[in-house]
Amino acid sequence: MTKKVRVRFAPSPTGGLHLGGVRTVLYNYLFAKHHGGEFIVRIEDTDQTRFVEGAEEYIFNTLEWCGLVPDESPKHGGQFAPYRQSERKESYRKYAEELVAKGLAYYAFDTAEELDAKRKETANFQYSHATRNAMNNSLVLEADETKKLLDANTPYVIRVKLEPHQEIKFTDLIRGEVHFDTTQVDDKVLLKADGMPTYHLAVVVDDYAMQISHAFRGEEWLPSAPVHIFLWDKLFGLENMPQWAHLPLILKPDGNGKLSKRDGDRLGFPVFAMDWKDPRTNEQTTGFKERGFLPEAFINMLAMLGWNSGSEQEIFTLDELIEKFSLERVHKGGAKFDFEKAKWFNHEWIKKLDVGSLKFEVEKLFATNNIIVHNTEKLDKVIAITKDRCTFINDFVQQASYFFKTPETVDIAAIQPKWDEKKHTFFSELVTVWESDFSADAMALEQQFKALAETQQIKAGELMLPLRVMLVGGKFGPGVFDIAVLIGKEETVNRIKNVLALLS
RNA sequence: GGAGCGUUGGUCAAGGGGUUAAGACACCUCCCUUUCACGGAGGAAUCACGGGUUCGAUUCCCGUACGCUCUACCA
Repeated sequence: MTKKVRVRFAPSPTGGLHLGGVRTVLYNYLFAKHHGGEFIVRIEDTDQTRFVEGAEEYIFNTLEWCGLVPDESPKHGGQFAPYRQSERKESYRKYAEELVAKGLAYYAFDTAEELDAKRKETANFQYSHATRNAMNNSLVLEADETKKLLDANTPYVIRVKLEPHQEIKFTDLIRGEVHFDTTQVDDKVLLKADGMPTYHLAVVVDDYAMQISHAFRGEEWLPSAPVHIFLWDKLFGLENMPQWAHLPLILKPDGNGKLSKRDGDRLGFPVFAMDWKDPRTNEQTTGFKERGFLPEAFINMLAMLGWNSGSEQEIFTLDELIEKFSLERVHKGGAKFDFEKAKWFNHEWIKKLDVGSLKFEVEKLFATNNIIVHNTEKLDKVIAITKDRCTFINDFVQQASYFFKTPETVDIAAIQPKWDEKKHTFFSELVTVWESDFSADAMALEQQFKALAETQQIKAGELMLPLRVMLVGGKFGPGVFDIAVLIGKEETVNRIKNVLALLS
């Protein structure tokens, strides 16, 4: 019988959630939902020195924006609560002690200074089978000496004791069988001097306690996997261990290496999912959301960075991703992040979504940009004819604001060089014509326009750009006559008059 | 230094013993559009290198190179 699928995303609340983190959540979520399982969020806050105010809340806000709702978490509750490791502190110690009792771990009294000195003295120093006998721990101390130190509340940590020349192997769902020789693995700290577990102990204990069936994490964890396997073996039995999958890394676009927030700042694109303000430095970092990304596009783009369905389809809804996702099709190698492609996904999604789905976001955007919309039916039409030319939600400001207010600046330079008296006369006449007879039909307006051009013996083509600039303010936007219809007679006429005045 | 992992066009990538080595992004050319986009057509790779195995290797095996990750009482 196979276990019920239960996966977990286990972030540390230390700052904004970056691309790689969100993708890890996504793959967890997709896998869980594909298999009808549960998606758990566990907060790994065992390092009190790195705790950052607001970071946990930020994580949940990000998940909500992305539409990746946990089944269990400190926020959503669940039968395995608490879901914050700091609140589970008491549960870890006994396992560490159990290992000590079995001779598989030991107390170490070395101070930070002593360890530093050791590292300086010997290059590539590792606390391991090769060196532990020269250190200050319960392996070299007499039993009563150890007891004395313990009784005197001497600070200590508990370290795993790995015997050399043992092979540890496991099957990674993405990479296949992975082997390690314990000779190369160091005696990792399991329990810190403050009584908190390190990641190594905490993942194992909590994954067991929370009945996690599959554990996915970034590739950077692969080298410490043998410690986790060892712990599982000795504490809970390999048969209960979750299946592992180590995800490929997301790399910086230029050069090599893991993508970092710094790269985004340097290259001009977001790395965090949403805006993040570091409470310690007050440094503000822009996120994909605020940059104008749709969550659908963000998720879609992330899913394709390291995975593909095997077909030519690239645009997927969350439901489609859930249906198609499989670990077998996740790449082994890291992927360089390409912001151009990310933009393409967003553009595709804006085109794909109907007006109703876009409207709320556009309204919010307009509100913050002081664009007043009186007529929501008009807004619908405006969104419909402009959305194809918006890559970001924020582009609607530039692409659509002139429908609701007179352009503040007009690109006079675009028409001035070829401007002459004849054109001036034409537009003056046009104003007169439209003032008396302005149709709500773009075709009709165009016909009037062309007829007038003909009687004045000017090529209509030479007049199109000036008209556009008069109405729009610049050289962009949908068909001019469609625009004229939407802004209406009064605005159309006034804008022409205004620019005419500017030109003379 | 050590260990682990990885390597198909600039980027994401399909494919996987015999193929004209898909597709997308970006880029360039052209068409459409009297704006800007959308859309359409076209353009680039002998699959890191060297050895095997094989009638045949980009695909399998072994090396090498290169890259990345880890090597904290951080995760």
